[in-house]
Amino acid sequence: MKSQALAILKKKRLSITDSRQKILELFLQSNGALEHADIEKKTGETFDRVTVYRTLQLFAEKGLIHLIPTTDNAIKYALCKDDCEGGHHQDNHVHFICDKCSKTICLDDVTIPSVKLPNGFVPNDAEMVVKGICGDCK
Amino acid sequence: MKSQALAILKKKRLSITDSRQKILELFLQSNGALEHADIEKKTGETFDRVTVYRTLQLFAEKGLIHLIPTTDNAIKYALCKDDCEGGHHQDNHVHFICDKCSKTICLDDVTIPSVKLPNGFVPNDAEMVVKGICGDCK
DNA sequence: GTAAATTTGCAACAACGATGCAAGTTTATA
DNA sequence: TATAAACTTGCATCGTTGTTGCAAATTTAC
Repeated sequence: MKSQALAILKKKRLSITDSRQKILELFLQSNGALEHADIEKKTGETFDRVTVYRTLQLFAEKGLIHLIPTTDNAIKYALCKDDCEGGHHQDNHVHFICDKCSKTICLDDVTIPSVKLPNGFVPNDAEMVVKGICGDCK
Repeated sequence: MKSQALAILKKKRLSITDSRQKILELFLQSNGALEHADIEKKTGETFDRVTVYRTLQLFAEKGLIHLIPTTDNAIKYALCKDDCEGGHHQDNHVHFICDKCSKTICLDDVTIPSVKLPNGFVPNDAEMVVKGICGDCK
């Protein structure tokens, strides 16, 4: 796990620092999405709030993680599975939020279906979030 | 417009107050979604910040407006077209965010398609947001 | 018209997130 | 491997967003 994080950071040509390794490991270990608060909790008080924010932004810019839209206003991030090149993600998969455990899970194998838009509308990107009960909670 | 707002408030058995009428009118006039900041701007300094927050919460509870998921952390609301009964909305329509004018529009006629979930996952509700260029900006 | 119920505005507070800057690390170079 | 340059961190500070408690004002119901 440790070496995996390291390898990813190297591949993306980012400086190797404690915070980046630890935070990336957290994402590798978790099968769901994380938000800033989760990371603060799980790293204890190791890193400054600001460092966590900046690390998340950096990872998002570099395509290591992607944002998930929610109706509560909390910024949720999840690991990008495949090689999303910085900025433009190819993560057109559905996200699932469990009503019980409230975990957010990437359904990497479920592709977002395309829809027919009204005249004059040109699609560019789509997001889809399904809520319900997840496999673990059933 | 004024009378329409009034009628809706009456129908939902809410007290008739200035703030509620004005804010509801704003939604009736706008064809897109509004967030708290928009409403503050458009009402000038008429109402207290807190009043606006509480009015939006109330409207959402009573099913007058619904939340729209976004990746930036701003809570966006849009009018419910049909009679969503308090809390449980039947607004399973697609939302569109324009990359140019950055308006958020309800595509009331575009229904969210259902997707096949992995084993053990039970869906309950779905949200879909499409980004691109809207009819006005093309 | 009046009392009860509701709503408003104010003050205060907490969480989230951003920025500037000095001190500390990491990387690249020789 | 020592050193300089480049980058990252933590701190202080600030602004925005959203919430809560409470007294004063408004709306509703009688």
